[in-house]
Amino acid sequence: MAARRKVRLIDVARDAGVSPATVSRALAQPELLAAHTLDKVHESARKLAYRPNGMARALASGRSMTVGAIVPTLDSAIFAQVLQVMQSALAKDGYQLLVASHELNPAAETEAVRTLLARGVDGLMLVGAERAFETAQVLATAEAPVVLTWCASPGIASVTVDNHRAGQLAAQHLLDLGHRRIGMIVGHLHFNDRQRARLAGARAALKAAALDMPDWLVSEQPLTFAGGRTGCAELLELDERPTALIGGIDVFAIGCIQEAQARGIAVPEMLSVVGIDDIDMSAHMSPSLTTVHIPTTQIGQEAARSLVARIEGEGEISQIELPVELVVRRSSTHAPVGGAPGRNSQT
Amino acid sequence: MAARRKVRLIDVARDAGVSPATVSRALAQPELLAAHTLDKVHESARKLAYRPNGMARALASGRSMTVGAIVPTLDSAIFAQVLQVMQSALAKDGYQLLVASHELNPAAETEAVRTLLARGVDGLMLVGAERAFETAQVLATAEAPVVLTWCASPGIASVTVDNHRAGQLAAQHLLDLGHRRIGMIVGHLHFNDRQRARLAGARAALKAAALDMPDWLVSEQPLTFAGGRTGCAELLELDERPTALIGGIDVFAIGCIQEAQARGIAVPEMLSVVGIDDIDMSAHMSPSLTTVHIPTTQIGQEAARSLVARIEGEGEISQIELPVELVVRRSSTHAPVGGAPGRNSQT
DNA sequence: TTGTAGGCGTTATCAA
DNA sequence: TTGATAACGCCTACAA
Repeated sequence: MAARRKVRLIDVARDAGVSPATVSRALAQPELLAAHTLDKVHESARKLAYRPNGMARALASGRSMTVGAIVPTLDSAIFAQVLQVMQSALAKDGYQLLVASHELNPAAETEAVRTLLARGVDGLMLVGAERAFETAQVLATAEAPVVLTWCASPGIASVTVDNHRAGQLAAQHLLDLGHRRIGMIVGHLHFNDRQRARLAGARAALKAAALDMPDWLVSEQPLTFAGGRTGCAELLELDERPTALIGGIDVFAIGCIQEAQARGIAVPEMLSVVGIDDIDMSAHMSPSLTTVHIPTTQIGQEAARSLVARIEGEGEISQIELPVELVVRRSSTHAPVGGAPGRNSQT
Repeated sequence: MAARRKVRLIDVARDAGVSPATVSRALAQPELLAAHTLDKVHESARKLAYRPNGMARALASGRSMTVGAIVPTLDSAIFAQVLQVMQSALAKDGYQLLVASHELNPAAETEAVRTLLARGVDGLMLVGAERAFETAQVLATAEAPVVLTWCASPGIASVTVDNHRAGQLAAQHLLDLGHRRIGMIVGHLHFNDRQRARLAGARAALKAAALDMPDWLVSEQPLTFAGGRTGCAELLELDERPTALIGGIDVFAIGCIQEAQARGIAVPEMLSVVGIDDIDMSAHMSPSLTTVHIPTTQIGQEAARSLVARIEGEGEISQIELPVELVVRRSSTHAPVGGAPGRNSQT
C-alpha cells in the first residue's frame, strides 16, 4: 500500500553498505565483484524492490536498449507479423521495440524518424526505401544504425525481397499457363515502392512475352479485402475481361476469389488468381491461393539480428536479399480454351 | 558528411548568446520570452539543427512522452488494429508507443510490464485482466496510470467489452434460429480470459434454454485460420454433428466456412456459422459472416484518451464498457428441418 | 576488488 | 524577462 516513492541505486548502496559504483557494477559486470559483495547487493536490491531507471541509465551510458520501427501501418497482417518477430527477437537481447506508423504519409514518416531518434533509439528499422528528401537526410546523419526492409537503398543496410521479381513470377506463371489478358489489382502507388515494383515486375514479364498490361487492366485500390473485391469487380466488368488476375497483396487476391465466386465465375476454371505475400490464410482457402512467398518471418529475424549486431558494434552494413518463390496452389490453371475466352459478350 | 557529433542545448544557448534556461524555455514555454529573444534562439536552433535529447528531457522532467502497450500478440488483426488506432491517437498528443507482446505467457507479461515501467513510460495499456500475481503487484505499485482493455479488473481503469455477453449473443442468435446442437471453436483457454468469457457466455445462453454445450462440442485451437479449419473438421466428423458453429474469433468462423464448403456442406443451409470480432474481412466474405461486433477502433481511441487524460492529470480512473452487438449477415439461418438434421450416419 | 568524482543533456527553482 | 545552479539517476574512468 504505502510504498515509498522510488528506490534509487544509491539507496541500495546505502542499505548494502557499499558505494553506488559497486551496485552499478553488480548489475552490469557482476564478474568484477567479490561473491559476498555481490550477494549483499542483490539482497538489498531485492529487499528494496529496486528497479533501475532506464532513462537515467540511457543518459549516462548512451544506450537506451530500445529499437525503433517505422511501418506504413500496423493494420496489415504482413507488417504486424514482421514486428511480432522483431519484437520477440529483440526481447531476447534485452531490447524493446518502439513502434510508429505513417499511413503512407511521407511527412509523418519524417516526423517519426525524428521523434524516434530524439527518443534515443539504439537502432531504427524502416519499411521501404522510398522517402522524402528530408527523411533521407536525417537518416544519413543519424548516429544510430538503420536497417531498411522490403526495399533497398544504396549505402543503407537492408533486408529485402525483390518485389519486382515477385511481380514477375506471378505474371510469368500465368503466361506459362497460357493467359494473355492479365489484370492486376494494386495498392495506391503513391509513396509505396513495394506495390510499384510488383506492378512493374508483372509488366516486365508481359513485355518479355510481347504482351502488355494497359492501365485499364490495372485497378488501384486501398489495401483491404474490400479493395480486392472492388478491384476485381471493376476488372470483371470490362468488355474484354481478363482471364487471370494478380493481387498486389494476398488480401487482394483473396478478395478477388470471393468476388468472382459471388458472381458465379469459377476459380480457377474461368478465372485464375495469383497473389503476392503468402499470408497464413492463403494456404487454407478454397481454392487455396497460388502466390509468391515473401519470407516475412525471416525478414523480421534478419532485420533484428542485423540491427543488434550493428548496435553492439559487431556487424558491417549489409544488404541481404531474401529469395521470393512462387507457390503454386489451386487458384490458378490453364487459360480457358477458345478464341476470346474471357469475353463478356453474351451474343 | 562530416556532421559534428551532437548539438546540445548549451550549444544553442552559446550561439544565441543566452543561457541554457532560456533555450529550454523557448521550447517549452515560448510565451514567457521576449519576442526577439525567442527569434534568436529559434534561429540558432535551426542553424545548428538542434534536436532535444528525449532521455535527458525525460530524466529531468519526469515525463518520457511515451506510452507502453502490452498485447498477447501483434500477429492478430484485432490487436494490431487497436495498436494502430492508439498509436495514431497518441501521436497527435506527442506520445510515442512502446510495444511488447507476450504470446500468452504470464511470465513474459510480467517481464514486459517491468521493462516498460523501468523504461519510464508515462502510461501503460494492457489487454485482458487475467495475470500473474506478481504482475498485479507490480501494476498496483506503478506510479504510471494503467488502462486495461477487453476485460476489466477491480480498481484499474479499463476500456472493455462484455466478452461473456458476446458469446451469449452469438449462441442466442443460433438458438433463436432453432439450432439445438451448437459447437464452438475457441482459442487455448489458458491465460486467455477473453476466450474463456466468450465460451462461458455461449454456454450460459444454452443453459438458459435448458440445453448445454458439452466439452466434445468445443474444440480448442491455436488462434489461426488453420485452427478454424481444423476445429471445424473435428466437429463435423462427430457422429452427432452440430448444426451450427460459433467461432471464438472471426478468423475461426471464416476457417469454418471454408472447411465446410470444402466438404460440400453448404453454409448456411446445412451449417450456420457465427463469429465474434467483426474484422474487416467478415463483411466481405461469401457468404458474409454473421458475427458479434467488437468496437476495436473505439477501444483504441478510448484507451488512448483515457491514458492521456490521466497522464495530464485531468482524468479519473474510469471503467468504460463499450457495447457489443450482433451483426446478422448471411452465414447463419434456420436449423435444417428433420429429426436429426446434422446426423452423420449414412444408413 | 571497491570507492571517488565528474558528467550525460534537460528541466526546474530561485534570485536578480 | 532572464540567469545561475541544483537536481534527475546512473555510468565510468581513474584512483586507491
